[in-house]
Amino acid sequence: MPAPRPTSAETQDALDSDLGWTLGVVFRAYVRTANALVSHLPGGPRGYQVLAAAAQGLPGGQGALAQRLGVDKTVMTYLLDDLEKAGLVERRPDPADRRNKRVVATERGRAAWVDTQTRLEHAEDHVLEPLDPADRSVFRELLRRLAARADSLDPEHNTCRLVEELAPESVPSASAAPAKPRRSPRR
Amino acid sequence: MPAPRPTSAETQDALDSDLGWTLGVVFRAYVRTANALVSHLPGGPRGYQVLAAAAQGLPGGQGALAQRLGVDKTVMTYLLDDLEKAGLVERRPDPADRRNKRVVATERGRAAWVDTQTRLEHAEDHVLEPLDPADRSVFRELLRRLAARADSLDPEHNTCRLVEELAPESVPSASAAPAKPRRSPRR
DNA sequence: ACAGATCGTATGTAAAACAGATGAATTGTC
DNA sequence: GACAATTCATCTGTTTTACATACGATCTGT
Repeated sequence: MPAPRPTSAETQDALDSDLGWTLGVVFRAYVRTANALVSHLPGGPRGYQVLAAAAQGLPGGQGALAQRLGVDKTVMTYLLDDLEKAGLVERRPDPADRRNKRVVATERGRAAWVDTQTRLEHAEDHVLEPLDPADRSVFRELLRRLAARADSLDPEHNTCRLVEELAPESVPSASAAPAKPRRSPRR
Repeated sequence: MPAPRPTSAETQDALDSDLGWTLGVVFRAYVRTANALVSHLPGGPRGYQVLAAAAQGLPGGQGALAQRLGVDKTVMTYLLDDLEKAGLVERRPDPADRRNKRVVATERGRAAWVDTQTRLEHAEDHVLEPLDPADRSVFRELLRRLAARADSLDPEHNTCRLVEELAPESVPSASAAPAKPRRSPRR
């Protein structure tokens, strides 16, 4: 499990060099850069995803869009509020089913999308910078293979099997507090 | 920017194949598995990190520990409360400086640590499964190189330079709402 | 000995996610 | 054609989480 903010290099004392931590460092580095690059549009990263989906004109109402992006439908509501207020997308009642609201990108929305897209490509190059072109291709390919299979263990399927394989049982009194009120009962 | 829950393979319509998304998929796959494997101990992933730090007996009070792990000191307080309640660690007043409280792992804490550690190694293997041994080594090495340099662009340093290089300016009314109350001002 | 700083803790506040209820609109069945 | 049931987006309320601030205890300097 990688540390959220390892801060300095000497943090890698003992439990570094493992996959999880290294993966986390690289991922967070990218996320940090990418976040900065999309911070100018409302909703940040998620706003960008919604914008991208709208600009590509993919079908379905905003509910389907929310499910696809993995955000709650209530979140999608005010996410679209902000994007619409910024003039990047529009809610347009579906003529076929008037309770559906199609999300379409405005002219400015599409422009902002392609602009941000190219910036994100630069961010990728920035993260991959320490690798020469050949190694970059290798890394991308290996990562692609991993991702392809990671998708299949996405839900509870294999994860649960793995968990029960390596079941806990060992730490005793931890299970003595199944309900977990993060904070002690408030005075 | 990767989608939180891409759900199915057909999500990779157009903005897939980019580094960020792929990286996110793999990372989340690992995090999901790892989370499940450490869910039995209080505090989850962060509880494990604290436990690991305590078991390795690294110096400094709980404040320094909080800073190292990147969590707030107030969070560290009730994080240790739970771990202590579970009998995994102990708060022990530092004889040299009695306002400092050293965090030491109990016998059971150390046992739980090594146990969890081996489980996490299995989780790594699980994620890397689709790669044959040779490719795994290559991947680990490339990732290590990326992480080494990613650390240096960790703070605002290069990130900011990159941002100002590729400054926004393009999306107009987005800057009209600099303060961002995620939800409209609550009636 | 006293002022100031530091450590851990307690408390309050704000932001975000989630769950349920509501209103508009569609579908089906009779 | 009318009515129940369903679905979509929205609204409201609750819970969780992080953060910021204040406090008591302790140490360090002069």
